[in-house]
Amino acid sequence: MSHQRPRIPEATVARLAVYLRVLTGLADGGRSNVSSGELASAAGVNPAGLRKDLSHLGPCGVRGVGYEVATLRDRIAGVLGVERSRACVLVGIGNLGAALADYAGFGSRGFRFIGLFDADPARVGVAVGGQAVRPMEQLDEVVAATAATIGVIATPAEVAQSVCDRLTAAGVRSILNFAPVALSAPAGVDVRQVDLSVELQVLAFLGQQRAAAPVEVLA
Amino acid sequence: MSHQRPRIPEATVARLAVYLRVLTGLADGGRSNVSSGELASAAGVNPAGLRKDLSHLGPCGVRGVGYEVATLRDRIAGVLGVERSRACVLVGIGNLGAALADYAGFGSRGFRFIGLFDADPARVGVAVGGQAVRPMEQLDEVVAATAATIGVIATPAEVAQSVCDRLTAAGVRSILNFAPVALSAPAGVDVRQVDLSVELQVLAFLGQQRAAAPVEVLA
DNA sequence: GCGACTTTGTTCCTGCGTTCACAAGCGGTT
DNA sequence: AACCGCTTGTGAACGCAGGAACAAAGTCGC
Ligand SMILES: NC(=O)c1ccc[n+]([C@@H]2O[C@H](COP(=O)([O-])OP(=O)(O)OC[C@H]3O[C@@H](n4cnc5c(N)ncnc54)[C@H](O)[C@@H]3O)[C@@H](O)[C@H]2O)c1
Ligand SMILES: NC(=O)c1ccc[n+]([C@@H]2O[C@H](COP(=O)([O-])OP(=O)(O)OC[C@H]3O[C@@H](n4cnc5c(N)ncnc54)[C@H](O)[C@@H]3O)[C@@H](O)[C@H]2O)c1
Repeated sequence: MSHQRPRIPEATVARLAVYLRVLTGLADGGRSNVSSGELASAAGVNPAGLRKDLSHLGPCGVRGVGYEVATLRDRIAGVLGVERSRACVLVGIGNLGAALADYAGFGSRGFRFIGLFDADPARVGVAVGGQAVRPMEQLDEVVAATAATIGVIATPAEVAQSVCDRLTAAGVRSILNFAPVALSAPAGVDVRQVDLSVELQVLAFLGQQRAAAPVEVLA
Repeated sequence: MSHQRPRIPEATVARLAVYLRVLTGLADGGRSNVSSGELASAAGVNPAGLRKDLSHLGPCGVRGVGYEVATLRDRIAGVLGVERSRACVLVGIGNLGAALADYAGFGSRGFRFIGLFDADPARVGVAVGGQAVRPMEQLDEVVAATAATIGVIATPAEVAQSVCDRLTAAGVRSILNFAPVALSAPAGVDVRQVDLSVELQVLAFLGQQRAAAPVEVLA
């Protein structure tokens, strides 16, 4: 029944997640319709780009009217696979890891942390975000028992690669890495990197560039 | 004297920050030379792309030999403006904000948090990462006194836009936003969004897509 | 019932980023 | 001193994302 394998671009997928969040908020607010312009404004993107993104899902709006909020929300949720909750494991319950474990926003988007792991015996057993931190020895069995496919790494950079190896060996297929190192994982495993220092440095560079070129347009 | 306005692409700037981190590590390890292949491998990018990125800085390698670690590091640091430390303010010292304030990795890359702000009286005065949390009323004077140009928002989404308005009014020109909302800022102010839920959802989608298409290549 | 307006979906195009591939240049070697 | 291998730097082709403009289509008003 593979009548279509649309191959949605990754940049579009990221924006779909944003649209989904906006639509959920609109639905909670009682709205039933939105136009592409309004939705694009709320999502911070161009209206034409938004319509192009939505065109990957097939026609889901009504010309002259706009989009039905609940319908579009469910359609995007279906494509993104949000209807089913995803089991995740989090390794490294330090400052950042504890904040992530305690964050309610993931659960409301279908992500459950079903295991928090740390190598420090002083942290094991401590309750964070409603569950106890587990020792690393339990990683394999928890991943196997819960079929967790997403792993989050919030350990120091020096050990991130070894943690990545353990996660992939345990069966994790997707990894979100906060440690400032490039991880190498076997084929078939997706790794996404979040590097906050890089974000700050890009901002600093743009600001410095802006300051160095005060001459803008002179009509 | 505008003989060149190199206009380095933003994607390249982000990678330059990664190269800088790798080079710093190599220099600390005593290495004096690297080839583009080795550096690209450590940074997780394509060697040809790395050389193209570096070409924006002018010739800085030796053919047949490679790049001198210290020289290249200083060159990139100069372009990125890392030699001068950047003053930043952080608003919203909750779970995530406290982790950011306590993170040593920013300081070593030239970013100093010179003000931590929160609206909750219970949090004001508490020491986080070596300094006391300030009330929001002090925002304008601290920004003015320290000429901070970068603001980080780690507040709930509902108030992020108002915090953004206050920051820009105080003189902040660059904003890093962790709240899951699209911010609108006046022209001349750069806003970068970090949305961790979106990262997880992209990972989940890729994983689901991979699972739905197990047929890969059959040579 | 018909026309006009509104908004979607699509198409074209421009620009950017990425990749491959090759020539130029330097060091080491004989 | 000349040759050879190695690595950089750059030029060209490719694919992709983003933006503007246009046609299709449905609704509202008369
Ligand atoms: N805190 C931030 O705001 C921030 C910002 C950007 C990047 N990061 C990165 O995120 C990562 C975590 O930062 P943090 O501030 O939470 O550090 P942290 O030191 O507070 O926490 C690290 C945790 O990892 C645990 N750990 C160490 N080795 C381990 C191992 N082999 N297996 C499992 N757990 C192990 C430690 O016990 C500790 O609890 C670091 O790589 C850091 O560079 C953090
Ligand atoms: N914690 C995470 O791991 C995580 C992950 C993804 C996104 N986020 C986002 O980051 C933001 C912060 O998350 P958190 O977990 O730290 O929340 P939190 O509730 O722990 O902290 C929010 C802080 O902001 C302060 N605050 C509230 N209103 C304010 C205002 N008007 N001015 C100044 N400060 C104000 C609160 O007093 C509190 O200290 C949220 O928008 C959240 O969606 C957090």
